[in-house]
Amino acid sequence: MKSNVTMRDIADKLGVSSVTVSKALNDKDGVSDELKERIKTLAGEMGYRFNTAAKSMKEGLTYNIGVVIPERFTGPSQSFYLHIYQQISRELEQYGYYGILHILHREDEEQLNLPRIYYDRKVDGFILLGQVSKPYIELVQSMDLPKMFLDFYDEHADIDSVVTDNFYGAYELTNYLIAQGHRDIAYVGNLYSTSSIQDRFLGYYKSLLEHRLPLRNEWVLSDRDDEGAVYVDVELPQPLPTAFVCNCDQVAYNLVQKLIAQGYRVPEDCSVVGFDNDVYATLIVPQLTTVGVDIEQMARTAIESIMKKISHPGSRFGRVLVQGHIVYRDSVQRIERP
Amino acid sequence: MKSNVTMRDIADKLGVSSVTVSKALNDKDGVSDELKERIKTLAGEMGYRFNTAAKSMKEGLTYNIGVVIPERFTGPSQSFYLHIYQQISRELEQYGYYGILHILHREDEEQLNLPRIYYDRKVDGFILLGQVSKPYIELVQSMDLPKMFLDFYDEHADIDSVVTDNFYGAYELTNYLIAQGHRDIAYVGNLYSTSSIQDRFLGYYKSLLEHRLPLRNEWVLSDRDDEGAVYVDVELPQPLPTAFVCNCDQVAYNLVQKLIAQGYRVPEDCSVVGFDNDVYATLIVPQLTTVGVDIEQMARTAIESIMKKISHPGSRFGRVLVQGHIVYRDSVQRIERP
DNA sequence: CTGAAAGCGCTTACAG
DNA sequence: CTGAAAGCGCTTACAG
Repeated sequence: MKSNVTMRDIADKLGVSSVTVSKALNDKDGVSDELKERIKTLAGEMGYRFNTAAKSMKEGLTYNIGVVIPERFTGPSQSFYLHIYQQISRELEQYGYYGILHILHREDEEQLNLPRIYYDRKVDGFILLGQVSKPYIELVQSMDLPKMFLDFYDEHADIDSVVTDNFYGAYELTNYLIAQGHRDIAYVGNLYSTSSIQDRFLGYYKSLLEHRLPLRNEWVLSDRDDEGAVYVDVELPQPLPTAFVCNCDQVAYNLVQKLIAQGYRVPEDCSVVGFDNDVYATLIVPQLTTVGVDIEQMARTAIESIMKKISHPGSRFGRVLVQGHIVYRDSVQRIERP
Repeated sequence: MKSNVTMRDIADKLGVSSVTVSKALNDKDGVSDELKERIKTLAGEMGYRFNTAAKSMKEGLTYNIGVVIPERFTGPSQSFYLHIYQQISRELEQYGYYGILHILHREDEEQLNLPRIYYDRKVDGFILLGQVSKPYIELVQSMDLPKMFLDFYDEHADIDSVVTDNFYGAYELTNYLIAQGHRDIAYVGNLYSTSSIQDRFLGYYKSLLEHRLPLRNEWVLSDRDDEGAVYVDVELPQPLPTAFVCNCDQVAYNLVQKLIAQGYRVPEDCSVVGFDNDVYATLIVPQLTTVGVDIEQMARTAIESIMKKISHPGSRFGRVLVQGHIVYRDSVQRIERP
């Protein structure tokens, strides 16, 4: 296949102008159907490939969306955001867009360097996937490009976001535990690291409130540092509660292993639930009861929104919640009330 | 920040020409140091951002590399290739390039549709990450763009590739098992699905040959269909061998679960080794002895090669092998020879 | 050291 | 229905 065929080449062969070729290839009015067909056929035969760069320059659009993921969410054992990115790529296809992944390095986040894709005008908009520091959020706001937060939000930043309904998911999950007879329920997660962990905690707390169960400080267990990165070893409280609501499957996974290592049986001695329904939920015995995050819907909503922002600057969507659903597995045991 | 600042705007403010601005911003000769500084400073103040699209059109380069991954390697539980893609993105940074992910849908592979990024001239080269069908390989060859195969190869296709040294890795791993006293060693993998599985098998076989151990057909166990997609249940041979060489960690993981479910202890009754050192290797008790694939080195080599192909069309690299390394964990037991 | 001219490949008015 | 002209923002010779 020849690669350097232009509209002009096609036009010359047919003795028409390149304007006509452009119209024909873009299915615009102003060309007879017959000529249109001839042009399209010849374009195919000559191996014509559209030059997006030329269109880009003319229109000022790149047809790319930048997907920025902070480095700390991309370790070898973390694939959740990569899967979301993959789903974003798929969604973008329908719009003729492409997703460019940018891993935000720790240093760049600390030193407040915007992604290179911004300075290179490589993208028409940004999706920030995963919580970043407050100063970085402010920096991001200074970019005059459509942008969305995905899977986190910030109360103070006036940026549209798409998040799982963390609050409601954790609320329902805790309700379920209570319905199974549990009264002594701990929460595992650092309340000061991400909005997700905080909101899941509040959902848990709401459920306790509604059932008039006390919130016990010694049953709120931190699992990581404030940056949300390093997982710390969770200290088991004594006496043990009968159930743990973990802020994510990975932490639930670690907790179950720890419980088992200390001689407890799950769920017989102690029930554990997670959140996310990711790979960790099924790679352990017992498999975890958890909240399934609707990755497809999140990607779809984020892309729909950012596309509207590109075509209609100034569109606002606020904070959009995407419902998850409880996945019932084997890590919860019904207990009889004394 | 204003987004529509051009070189011309900067030039006008300074009373110079846009050529001079271009030279200054690109650090080319032909501008006095003093003027260069003034231009750079003003560019910063005015929030100038480079317009890659214009450069692209002028040079005919997109500064993008397409990374094509067949859909069947991207399921929710498969993150290996996504991590490689991520590493590719990082490597590309140094070259001022970006990686565009394209998931190759099943239908497009079957109906022999080239990725949209090709027709849109979105990329200067392709990395095909993960084995595709023979007809698709031929189709890919018809594209007149630099391309590399990553993590697989095809004997008949004359395309450069970067692969883990599967042969040598499996050979060493099998040697290790034999050194631990094992003589009855099975291999798990469909020999007709991918080049990796085949080569790993041959490494296993070479080790057997060298130690004058017979290759027993009933100990070569298929784990998937010929397309490499669907994992089938592995049938355990009776009597059980003392060790299994699995073609990847995921299959080893499944096998260990099956063995345990049937009442065997691993590694006491039976040793199991995997390949890849991915998330499956450590998410099970016992953790798996396996071959660690050097993702960084693979990405680095692939990117170096494709960059050379772009700057020097016609460069050839052949099949480049990247060495892995055995990771010793707890799934192998030394057995005493009778 | 500095700049006028031409061109990369397309699309958008506008004129016929 | 068809096309000549202008322009998107840059870079590459080339001339001064």
